[in-house]
Amino acid sequence: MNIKAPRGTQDLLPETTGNWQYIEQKLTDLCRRFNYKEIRTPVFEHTELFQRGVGDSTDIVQKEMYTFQDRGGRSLTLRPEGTASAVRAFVEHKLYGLANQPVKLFYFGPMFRYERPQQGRMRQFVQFGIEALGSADPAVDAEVLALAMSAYQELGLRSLKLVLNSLGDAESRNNHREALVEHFSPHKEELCADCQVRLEQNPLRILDCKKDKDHPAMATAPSILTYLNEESEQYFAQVRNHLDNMGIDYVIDPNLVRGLDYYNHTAFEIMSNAEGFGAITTLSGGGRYNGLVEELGGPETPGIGFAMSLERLLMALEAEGIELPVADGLDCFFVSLGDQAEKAAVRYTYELRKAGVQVDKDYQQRKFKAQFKAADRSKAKYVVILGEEELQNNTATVRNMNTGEQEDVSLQQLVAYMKKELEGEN
RNA sequence: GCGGUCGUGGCGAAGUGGUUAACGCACCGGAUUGUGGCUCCGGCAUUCGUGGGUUCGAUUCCCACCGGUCGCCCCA
Repeated sequence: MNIKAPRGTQDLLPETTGNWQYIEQKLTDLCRRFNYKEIRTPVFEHTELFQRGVGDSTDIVQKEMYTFQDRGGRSLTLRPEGTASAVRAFVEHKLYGLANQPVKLFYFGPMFRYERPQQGRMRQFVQFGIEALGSADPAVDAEVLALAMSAYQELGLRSLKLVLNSLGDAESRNNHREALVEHFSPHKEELCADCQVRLEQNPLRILDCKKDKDHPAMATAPSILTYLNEESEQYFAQVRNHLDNMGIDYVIDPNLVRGLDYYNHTAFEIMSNAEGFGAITTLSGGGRYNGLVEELGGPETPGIGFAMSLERLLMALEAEGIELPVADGLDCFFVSLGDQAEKAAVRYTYELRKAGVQVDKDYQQRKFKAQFKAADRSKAKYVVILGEEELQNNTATVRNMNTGEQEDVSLQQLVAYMKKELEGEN
């Protein structure tokens, strides 16, 4: 009956948390340069937020939500994505009233979707995302895309593909939708069960159906790009212009649809081309959602954002053989012999730690030799030896584990000595 | 939700219807009584995923369940 982590969740053990911290720190710095500020929202929200924000016809709402009732009978849901919460907070706290627009936000945090786990898909996973609310400037679209690509590139990834599409504004979408219904209705019986439902609810999503992708009607299906009205087309052209101008490569895929209902105009995904990446290749996705703030009770406010999975980012790094520069060795390890020396070791371990040195010692009552093995295992740069002789002379023997050189140092000067030595190392 | 595959010590991995469950790595101890990376010796599984069944007897056969993993759908 030993208890394990729930299905689709994972423990991140000390050997990997260093990588996570490194990535979070790099992404935070990226946001600082792009002037996005962190927002932290609850991990659960009223269920209604996602039903309205993400969309009732989406897979997320229809079959993937972790919904429960609390003791007060409220229906709550563990957040399946971050945008709805960010927009809810934007409206609730009236951030649309701030002088500085657009409001540019970023977030990190666990998201929850009830799915069958597989490579790159967990029930609890961590997303990093950004939202820019309050501007309909195509340059903001380009900025979001630039930040997204930079996030991967600055960590060293090379096998990236930015896939871009425009879903157009409401008018374009409606016209396209009608064309799609007209196009697919004669073939309704030939389509898969899911697509027959999609034909009613969200015909756009038929376009990215994998089952029906070889159906002859697919090839001749009306493309959204030919249904963009003047304004939408211009908007899309300007976004592309900015990207070209910034030197950001992309490919246009008119069938890129995205699973969430709130998108319009710019929609995109970033995929990995790396070998051995597995079946799932999407690293992140996002797009513009100009109606969402209004939908959630705020004033008419344009918005755009994207989110990436940190798990998939880690997978991509591994697939490309990129090692993050995370230090895991100690500065210093104490080896002592005898009770008195042990006592001194406890004290000077603390003195060094207070002085900012990364230090550890043996707590297993190991023999002298075994303490050295432990020091070696912990990748200590220096070993401080405290034994009978040293104690009598009020000194310690400091051994450089790389060179093997040793030096007698008075205990009074130990902290200063170690700091100086380590300065030379770093 | 559907399908493939797997489930033996901290890790990797053999194995058999019958009271000793190989081996390797790691770890601990010793040879070396104050110095790591080498060598040698020794130690290290009282639920062989869980529950039930077949059997005189099951880790080994059967069933169910749980879980890992990969894939489908869809996504991050």
